[in-house]
Formats: sequence, C-alpha cells, structure tokens
Amino acid sequence: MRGLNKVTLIGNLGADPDYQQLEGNVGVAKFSLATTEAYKDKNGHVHHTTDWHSIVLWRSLAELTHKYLRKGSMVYVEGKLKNRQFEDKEGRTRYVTEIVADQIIMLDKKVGNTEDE
Amino acid sequence: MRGLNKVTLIGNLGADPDYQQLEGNVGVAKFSLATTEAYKDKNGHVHHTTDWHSIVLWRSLAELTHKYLRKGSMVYVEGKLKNRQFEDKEGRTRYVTEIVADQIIMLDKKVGNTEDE
Amino acid sequence: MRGLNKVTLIGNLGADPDYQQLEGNVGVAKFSLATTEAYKDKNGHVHHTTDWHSIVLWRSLAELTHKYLRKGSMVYVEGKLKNRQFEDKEGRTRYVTEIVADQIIMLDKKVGNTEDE
Amino acid sequence: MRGLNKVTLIGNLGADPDYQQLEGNVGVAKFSLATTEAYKDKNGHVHHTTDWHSIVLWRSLAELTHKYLRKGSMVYVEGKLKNRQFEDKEGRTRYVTEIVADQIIMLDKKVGNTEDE
DNA sequence: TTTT
DNA sequence: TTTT
Repeated sequence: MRGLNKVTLIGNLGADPDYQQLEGNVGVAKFSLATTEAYKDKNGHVHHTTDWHSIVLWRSLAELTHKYLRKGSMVYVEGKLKNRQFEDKEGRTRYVTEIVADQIIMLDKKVGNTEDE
Repeated sequence: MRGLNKVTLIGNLGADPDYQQLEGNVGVAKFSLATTEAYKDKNGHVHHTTDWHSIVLWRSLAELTHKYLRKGSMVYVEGKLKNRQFEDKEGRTRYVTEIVADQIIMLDKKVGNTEDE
Repeated sequence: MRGLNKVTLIGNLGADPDYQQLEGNVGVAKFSLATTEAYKDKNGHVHHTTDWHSIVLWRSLAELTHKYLRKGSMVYVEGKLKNRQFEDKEGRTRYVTEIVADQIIMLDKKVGNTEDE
Repeated sequence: MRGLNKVTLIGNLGADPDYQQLEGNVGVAKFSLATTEAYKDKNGHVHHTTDWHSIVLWRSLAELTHKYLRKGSMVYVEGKLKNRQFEDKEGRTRYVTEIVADQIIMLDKKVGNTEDE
C-alpha cells in the first residue's frame, strides 16, 4: 500500500555463499556483498569506501547463487530492506538489516544469467 | 569504482524528525520511515508488513526535513546504505544500518519540493 | 540474461487515461505522464523542465488505472523501456518509446493503492 | 519539483561510441545499448527479447566513454529519459527518446571505473 | 497535456 | 513509531 522498498547494489561477494536446504525443500542462500565507491576529499585526493551488505536469497535465487556465485564474484542485486530481530547468546535482542533479493544479475564473464524470484 | 549502492523508499515518517546543528553550521536530520506492503498468503488473504528504516540527512536536505517534514508525512527517499558501529552504554560494539539520503521528494499535497544534495 | 531495463518515474497524468478491453478480456490502459524538475542556471535562477512519458499498462494495472487515475493524478510508475514501430498513415515506419509499467503507486491522498503486475 | 525521472540499464554497446567535441571543449558521446531479457512463454519455452536504447553522455562521462567503451562492452547506465524533437530531411518533425546518462559503471573485467557527472 |  |  503506497509503499516502496527497493535496494539495488553492484558489488563483489566477500566469501563463498552459505547455502542451506530447509524443510519442504526450500533453499536459502546468504552472502556478504561489498560495494566500493570512490570519492574526493577537500584536497582532491581520491579515497575509497566499502560498505558491506547482508544478502538473503530464497528458492530459485538460492540455487543459482549456490551453483554459480563464489568469493569475489561480481553481481547486481535488487531486493528489499528487511529488519529482523533475534536473541544473541546472552539473551539480548539484536537487530539486523538484510536485503532479501528478488533479482540478481551475474556480472562475471564466465557465467551469465539473470533470474527473477 | 565498479560499485552501486542505492536505496529508494516511499513511506511515512513515524515521528517528527530530529534535527541538530553540528559545529561549522552543518545540519543533520534523522527520522524513521515506515514502508508498508500488501501481500497475499496462500489462502489469498491480504496482509500488510511494515519495515522501518533509519534515514539520515545532511546539510540542505536536513534543513528541508526540519522545515517541512512531520510525523506522518509521506516522502520519497533515495540514498545509500551505510553501516555504522558504535559503543552502547555497556561498552559493547553495536551495528546499525542507516540510509544516508541524497534526494528526497515530498509527496504530501501541503508542501511540494524536491531537493538534491 | 545479464540485462537490466528499469524506469522509475514520479509525475502527474496529463489527461484522463485511455482504457480498452482487448479480445480475451485483456485490458490495456495508456496515459501521458509529466515529470517536472527544477534546475539552476549559471546565474542561479531556478527553471523547470518537464518531460512527457508514454505509459502503457496491462491487465490488473490497466483496471486500477482506469478505476482510480485521472488527469492530474500523481503516481509512481516502475516499468521497462520498450521501443515499438508502427506504420503511420502515409505508410512510413515510425518509432515510439513507451514505458510498460509493472508497478504503480498512487500518490494522491484520495486513493491509496499499490499494485504489482 | 515533485518529480522523479530515472532510468537504470545494464547492457552491451551495439557499436563503438560516437564522440564529438563541441565548442567550448564540451564533449558528447552517444551509443546504442542493448538490454536483453529472458522470458518464458505459456508453454514454458525460454525466449529472449532485446531492447535498444539511445544513450547520450556529456563532459567527463563522454571522455570516459570515448576512452574505455567499445562495441560489446557491458555497462551499467543511470540517467534521465529525455524527449527531443528534430526536423528530418523532408522537413517533418520527428521525436526521439534518449537517455541522458548521469552515472556509468563499466562492467568488463579489463577496465574498472565508476563516474558521476 | 500535468503538477507546485 | 507511520500510512491506507
């Protein structure tokens, strides 16, 4: 209803994706994605900043991720920002922000595939 | 460099924005934005989910926010996902994900203004 | 396959939408959308430019458009850029660029609805 | 004002870009970009459609294009939809839709650069 | 042809 | 904590 929640990222996987098969044959994959940007400071020097994003993928996107994406792969990810709370080992409520993907485009020459959820 | 980090949201402010003037006359505004979505469950019943997002705005966008946005205002926000760590009162490292806005469009009839950073 | 084609617009309808029911009960709606932007010239004067976009909507989005959108309505449109050729009355091949919508969000207070194709 | 006009594309150049230096040392580059999509028909067969887009780039983006992009290069383009009219050789008014880029990301391994206008 |  |  009157809402838009969309994230688009292009970056590289920080490590091989994690993949699990849940009950009912539902697959979930997760990975960290680094997006790097160049910017100039006041003196005109170029610096880079990297932001890390937690990506979660379900079903066919999880299979694709598991099959084709590896540490270092470059990928376009489109999805929704979701906040999830969980209890840490000390019983405290913790909050995480994740991007639940609904489209990915693999940007490495080796593989080439787009998929929609 | 080879990176894209973009968030686009349309939603409503959960409360009046917080505004502060930092040293050097730099303004910062913050607010929580709710994005609500409808989806159908397996039985065809419509449900709503709301996601809350922490928005941070600097300089001219902070002034605009301070001047025009209020609890309930509908707004389009475009920005970047940034993760920030800070120490909580117990000295633990905590992580927050914020959206640093670089464009807003006010979507309420009352006011009408787009601004770029 | 390795392709992304996405347009996002916020603007106002230039006229009431056109709606037709094709064979097989498939609805199509069309409208022109104006997006207006402010920019400053070299002397700091503010100017406005308006761009007009041809929007095409199918099925449930066509019904929504027909039901709720009118001349002047403000709407968010997300879709794909498509080029279509047709023969004009003099038999020449002409080209049009249209945006085939796959999501709309009505931004007027009166009505309030998001719908996905 | 209250307007959003944004296009995001990932695709390949159909030919080497055209580059011109206008008066005042202002560079303009143009190229055609193909975005390809897979879709399934009613029988589950996969088909591909290609859409062609006219991209225009000014100043530093034109230089980058001229220097690094070639026929076949894969690129992310973000920009605005602009309609332009011109007179064809027979004196008729013709309309073209172009995407005026304000950001590109080169997606080929060989080169690697993001630039903002 | 819209809107502020 | 918002909105419809």
